[in-house]
Amino acid sequence: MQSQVNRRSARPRPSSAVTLQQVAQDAGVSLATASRVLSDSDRNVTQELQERVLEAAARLRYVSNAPARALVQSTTSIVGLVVHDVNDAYYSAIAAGVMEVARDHKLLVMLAGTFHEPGLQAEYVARLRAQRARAVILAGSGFTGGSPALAQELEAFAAQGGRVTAVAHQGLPVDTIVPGNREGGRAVAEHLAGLGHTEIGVICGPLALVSVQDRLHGFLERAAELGVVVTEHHRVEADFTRDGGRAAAVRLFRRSPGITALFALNDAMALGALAALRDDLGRSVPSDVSVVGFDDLPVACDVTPALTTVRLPLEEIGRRALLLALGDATASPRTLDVPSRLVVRASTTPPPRVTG
Amino acid sequence: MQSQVNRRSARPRPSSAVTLQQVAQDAGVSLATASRVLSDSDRNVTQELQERVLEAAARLRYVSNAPARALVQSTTSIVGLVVHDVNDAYYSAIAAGVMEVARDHKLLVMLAGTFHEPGLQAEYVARLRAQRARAVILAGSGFTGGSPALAQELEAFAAQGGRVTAVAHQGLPVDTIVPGNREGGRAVAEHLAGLGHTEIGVICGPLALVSVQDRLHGFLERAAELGVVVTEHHRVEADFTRDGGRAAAVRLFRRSPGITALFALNDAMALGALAALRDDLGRSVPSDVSVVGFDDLPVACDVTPALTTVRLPLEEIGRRALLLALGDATASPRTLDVPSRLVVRASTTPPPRVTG
DNA sequence: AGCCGCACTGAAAGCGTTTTCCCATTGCGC
DNA sequence: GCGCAATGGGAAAACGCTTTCAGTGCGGCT
Repeated sequence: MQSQVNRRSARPRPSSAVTLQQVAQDAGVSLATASRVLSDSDRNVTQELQERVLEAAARLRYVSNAPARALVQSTTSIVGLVVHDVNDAYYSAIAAGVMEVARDHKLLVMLAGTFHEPGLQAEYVARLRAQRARAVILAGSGFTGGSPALAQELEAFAAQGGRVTAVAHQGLPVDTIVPGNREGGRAVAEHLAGLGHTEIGVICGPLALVSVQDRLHGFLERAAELGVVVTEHHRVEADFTRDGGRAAAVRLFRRSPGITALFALNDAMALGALAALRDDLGRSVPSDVSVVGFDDLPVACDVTPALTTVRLPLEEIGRRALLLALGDATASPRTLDVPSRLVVRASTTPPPRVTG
Repeated sequence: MQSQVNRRSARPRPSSAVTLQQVAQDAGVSLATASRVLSDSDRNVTQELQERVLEAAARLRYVSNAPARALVQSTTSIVGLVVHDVNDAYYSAIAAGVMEVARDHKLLVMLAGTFHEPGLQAEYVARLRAQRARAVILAGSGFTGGSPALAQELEAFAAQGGRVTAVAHQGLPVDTIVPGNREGGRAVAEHLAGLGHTEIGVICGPLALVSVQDRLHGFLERAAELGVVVTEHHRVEADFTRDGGRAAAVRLFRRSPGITALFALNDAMALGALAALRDDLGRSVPSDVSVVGFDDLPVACDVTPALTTVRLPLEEIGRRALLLALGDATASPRTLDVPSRLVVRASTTPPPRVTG
């Protein structure tokens, strides 16, 4: 009787999970009745049986098998959240908003991090489709030109009834949240030009990102309108991170030492730029150089000087994203604009007078 | 023939998801064969049929129904991650580590946020048990005395084959990661006493948290050994957040203006204290007051002055937590110590000389 | 008193997989 | 050339649940 032994070591264990059958038996009712009591069915069960079932379930610590349930109902209470970098305050904030709505709707959130690998986005959507997730939120900015693989996956996902909300994506046939990136960029241009800056450096994230493009073009557009020209020479591209910002700032100032204001396309880069100006370049902010960021991460008001930046209501974006996905499917695809707002703090002043 | 109409509006849609059956049909093979090709079975299928199946699957954009798969295999590729606050850099960092290992093992991560409600921890474990998650990581510190409800849930979860790793919990019969909270506290005491501080204020998070207790007691213990007594009067409890830290600092200095050093039990609170000292209390750091934090969040080196703090390798903790849960079940429960390390930066100096 | 209809329970079907069991075919050694 | 093991394919069972369908007991009506 040694036939228990099996060639596959990863054999599923006895899996002594309590089943509904056992609860029913314990309560002395049929499987159907137990199910009716424990799943919120619309059928009635007499008070007495109901109590017996509830009691048995509690005693056995029964929780229903979600996969089995999902199988028969062909839907789950799972929503997917796809971000580029889990350890980035931008996504944490969005995630917090998503989690809040998820909690209120008793949904579970599956978090997927692409680690900045573009291809993984489509792969995760496929996996979430396999999970029969109810909705997917693409929080990470899309790539300009879009990704055919991603679009196809989303189509397949939608075809099986899944809902999708994308944040800062382009050309996807899904509900989309459009953060005020362009207007934010414009506001920064206006602010810096208004202060009298004429030689402005811009530290960009990957130009392939939709949000980078929007922020940059909003800025350039408005700057040009106000007579401030920012040549390619004053722009530099780097990773959308603190380190990227730091390196970029060094490069930029080495190339164009006359810059009096710096616009980093997100706060993380601005932080890096601040560090570079302080530690590597020996310039003081704002008296030598003004610095502006984007996002208004919580940290923006903890640095010295406090960072002038563009506030994006990230938690709100997260909330709206999930609510959009949970809302009326027939109205889809919709577009929701979320405005941004310039927050002026201590890191920007008029440019230093040229002495001499 | 109008019987399609149903009283339940939330009727599952036609759900035109592609099934394995359809793939098999399309490929002209049996269900079993299709399954053998697409799930990595140990049975062989001839080259030709294999190709036919693969082709059909690709054409139909088939992805297997994860719930159905989970049902028959009675296991999933889901791991749960339970944190207190998604939008807290401490948890983001741990989450990043977890996600990394999850990606390498092709696991999906379910993120659950308790929003600081102690009861939700047990509830989420129950829901993850219902999902038949393979493992659960309790990243949020436990409560002293433990929670019977949580312990019971974990027991039930373990009974059905689930693995659990807890970070900074006490008395749970599961794999546990013990961050160097106590030694970190000791190191801070040594550092501040070594600098000559004798009147030290401590800003605590909720004393019910295990990590708060550990940090505090390590500190008090070592301080006492070195002849520095920190009375209750110099300690204050508040929310484990920036705002909590700010309010606490104000309260503390109003009460005891002679304090020359401040130990905040995490970086978030230290940031708040820094803000309070600067904006509310008009004291400068470090010349009037030294400040120490705990965790070494990335922001610690971006504030001015850069924050002296205790580094906890949070990503590493996340990685180890998941690896522990994925490792040998028979060795469980194990305990893994993760050391901390004092990082001295600009926010601490010897106390000001008493003039006059 | 007999019948209808109501309210509830229980048996069974079915969800989409994996896996077992059985069968047909092949290749091999004798 | 024949039996036997090995190989690969298909039918069917099983996973745990929800839901339909049939059945049973009961009260109210004529």
